[in-house]
Amino acid sequence: MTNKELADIMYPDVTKSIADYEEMYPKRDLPEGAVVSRFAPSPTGFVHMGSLMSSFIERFVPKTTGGVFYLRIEDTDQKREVEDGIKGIVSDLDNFGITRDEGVISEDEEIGNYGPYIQSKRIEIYHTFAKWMVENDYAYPCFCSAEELDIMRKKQESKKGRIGYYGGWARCRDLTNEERAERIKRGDSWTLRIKSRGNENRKCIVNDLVRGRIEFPENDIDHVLIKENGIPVYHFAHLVDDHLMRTTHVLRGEEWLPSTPLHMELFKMFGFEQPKYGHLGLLMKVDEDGTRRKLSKRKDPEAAVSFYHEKGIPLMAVYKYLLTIANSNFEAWLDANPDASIYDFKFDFRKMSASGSLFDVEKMFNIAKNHISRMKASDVYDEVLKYYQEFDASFANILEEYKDYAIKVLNIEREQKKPRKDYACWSDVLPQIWYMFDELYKPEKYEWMNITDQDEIKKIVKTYLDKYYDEEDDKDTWFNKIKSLTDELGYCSDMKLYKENPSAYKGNVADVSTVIRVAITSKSQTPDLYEILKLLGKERILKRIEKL
RNA sequence: GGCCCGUUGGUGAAGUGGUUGAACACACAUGCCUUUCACGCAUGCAUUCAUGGGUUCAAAUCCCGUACGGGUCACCA
Repeated sequence: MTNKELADIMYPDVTKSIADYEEMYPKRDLPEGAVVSRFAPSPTGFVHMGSLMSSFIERFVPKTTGGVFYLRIEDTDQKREVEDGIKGIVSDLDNFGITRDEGVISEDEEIGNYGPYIQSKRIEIYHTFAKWMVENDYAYPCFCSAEELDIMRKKQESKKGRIGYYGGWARCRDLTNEERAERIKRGDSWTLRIKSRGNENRKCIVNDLVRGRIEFPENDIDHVLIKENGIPVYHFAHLVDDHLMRTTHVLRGEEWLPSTPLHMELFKMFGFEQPKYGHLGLLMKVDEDGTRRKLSKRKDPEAAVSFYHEKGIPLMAVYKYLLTIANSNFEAWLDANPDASIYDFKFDFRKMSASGSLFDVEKMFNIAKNHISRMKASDVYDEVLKYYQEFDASFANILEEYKDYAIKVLNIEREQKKPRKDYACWSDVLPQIWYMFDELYKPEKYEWMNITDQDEIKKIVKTYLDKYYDEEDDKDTWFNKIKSLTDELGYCSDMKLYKENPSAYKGNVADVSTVIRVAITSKSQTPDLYEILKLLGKERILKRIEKL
């Protein structure tokens, strides 16, 4: 019996040929250097920071090279599948700003000419390719049961041999086509295995984008390509999909590195052009006991997408952080081009760290602070408003009602050469500016510092209002008046003099300004007091003093 | 256990045989500036690049062994 006849028995429903698919999914017409990449998760739960990081890079590189990024769903393992898995992936990607040029864009929609992009809808295509392999003696049906394979593995272990279905262990490899056809007709269940041509003693060279040249022994194991239920395993789906979808760069976690020789053998059998491979290091985290481990969504809140969303960390700041740990020269680039779009940065795989980076929230906050400090007040306002509309509607209403005033408040010590860096995320905003709004100004506690005596406080505030306060003063005049007030009441207005002999004075100008600061805002720490007084205005200041 | 990858300070890292007395950034510490806090500025923080050996006039950089960490060896991805 010929291979062709056997193939017809194994895949009687296949009507198309590989050539048909080649025609349906032609080579992409893209500019030189354009990268086609993809994010290909299985719907087994929500996306965590590690895969989010890869999805970001997989999205970033096509975007900066004029290529294509698509989302493919690898739902070939029905056992691990989770309800609403696709929905979760889509919403995580959307929340994270990972847009797609092609592929799955919502729970039941996809775009692009290279679909379907959900593997469970591509079974016919896989079978066409599988049939071709049987016809050309590159694959064969295997009738070994799970129990038999288990026994085989145990034997191999006890003999301390290499584990796997290869060489003399590959029993079904040597069946005749007649025997195969016979058993299939009889209704025996079977899987499809690659008939590997590899030799363990020969080298297989993987030129990894991140790690460079790596040597492996060639694959000589007859891996299962198609499961008993007719659904392909990852390795086979990778071959078919990434070829047909014309992927140029396969970026994936380093856990795939060891199976790359198998993938290369498959591409070689078909004579397909090999995509470039880049195996990314995993994000790590240090535990209290000092050991490193993979970031976990369950244990590490900062690993969940919702964390950024709920904290209100600007997406662009998260991107900047991801780029600084992804590409070692990004930080220097950003420093030299602080106002450039990150998409002008040239990503270099060789600048990626091969070992997993540690996820450092502190560093990310720092980047976010820098990022926010460079934003215009009106842009900050828009973002802040959007954030509080979702998380604190009453504050959002106030922001809307007093829009112009709110922008001025957000502009304190902003839009200057050395802007203030006090917001790492939007949820930092309310706790730092609530006292600027009368609706929210209900101080429970005044944070008096060095001067706590009520009579003294009254005296300072009263003298200031009666003798020195003038709404029209400019900053220098204002501060000179504070100094005069300080001297009049027996404090020291010159910090140098004060430090030389602190005991000679009741206190210093800092103590006096703190009293005024707390009297007006109830807080001991605020941005520039002059600007705050200016914004609040006379009426409000008087009211607050009265209340006090 | 086999195969593969990795190991530079608290963190991310620069570095591919000699202007590296090991950049830079975060964190930390101290000081300065200063109306508070921040910002900013200055200084400090690895006698040393996991470790042992080798090659070399010269090694974090090349080679070998060891240790440690990670991945993988499924009809999971």
